[in-house]
Amino acid sequence: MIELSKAEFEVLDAVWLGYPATASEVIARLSDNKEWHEKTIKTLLSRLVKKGALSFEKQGRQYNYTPCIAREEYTLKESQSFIERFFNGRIAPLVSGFAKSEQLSQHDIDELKKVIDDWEKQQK
Amino acid sequence: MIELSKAEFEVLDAVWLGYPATASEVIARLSDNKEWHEKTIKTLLSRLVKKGALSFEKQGRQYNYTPCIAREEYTLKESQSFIERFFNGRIAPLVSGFAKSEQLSQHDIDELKKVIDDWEKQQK
DNA sequence: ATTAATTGATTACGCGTGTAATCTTAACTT
DNA sequence: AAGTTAAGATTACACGCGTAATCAATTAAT
Repeated sequence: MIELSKAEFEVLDAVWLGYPATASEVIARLSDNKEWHEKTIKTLLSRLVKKGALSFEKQGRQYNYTPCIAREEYTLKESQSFIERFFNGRIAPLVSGFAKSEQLSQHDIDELKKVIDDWEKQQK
Repeated sequence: MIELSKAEFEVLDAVWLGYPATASEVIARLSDNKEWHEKTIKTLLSRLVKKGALSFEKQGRQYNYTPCIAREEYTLKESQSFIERFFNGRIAPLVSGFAKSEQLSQHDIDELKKVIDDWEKQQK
């Protein structure tokens, strides 16, 4: 699995918002939330390319970046390893922890029910 | 929040198995699964103390280590920040990702249903 | 009482990460 | 055509982490 740092993931996330994307576009997208220097973001883009998370095509003197992996795929892998490390690979204890500490809203519960529902239909 | 590295967490996890615990006990507990050198584990214990995750009392020339935080508390915080980073703070998409990729067993589903059930009773 | 052993403390060291600054070169400007 | 930008490449640097080895001191053994 490609291992990304927190900062690298945030940059990749900005690319996932719409791609191909130039560095300037990524920088613009991130400028709302983060106080990152332009140079910092470019460094992170380079590291993402080096790690095989982004590919690019030259377009004049700019690069057009495209993710090499889907967000769902990446987050699934991360979720798996997270749940493995903290909950022995089982997902219910995580949800249960949220429930116990009142982190769940009715909306969350409804969504979870739907997920379960869909899963059961799938099994049928 | 106390920030622990992966290795630090694994050592703390071994302390949670039963405490107070001496370094030797922790080393023994970890020896089954990990190939860590004794010195490495002691370094990690020290770092956990420095970070405020473990406290200790001298007992002869050994230390008796005790966690300063509960496992549930720590994993909940970690879960929150994980879900925040990857799923905008919502838990259903995580579960949904597992479902879609066939990572869920009937057992998991049953557990999740129970969590939901308990939550709803709580609300009543 | 010395010596040996064991425990925690201190030091080590290369790699990844966050955070940029500087360098180089290709593309606009005039 | 020459100068000026601006984009990416390269370099920088301190700190955390994984992974121990060495140092110091106190207890246990003889």
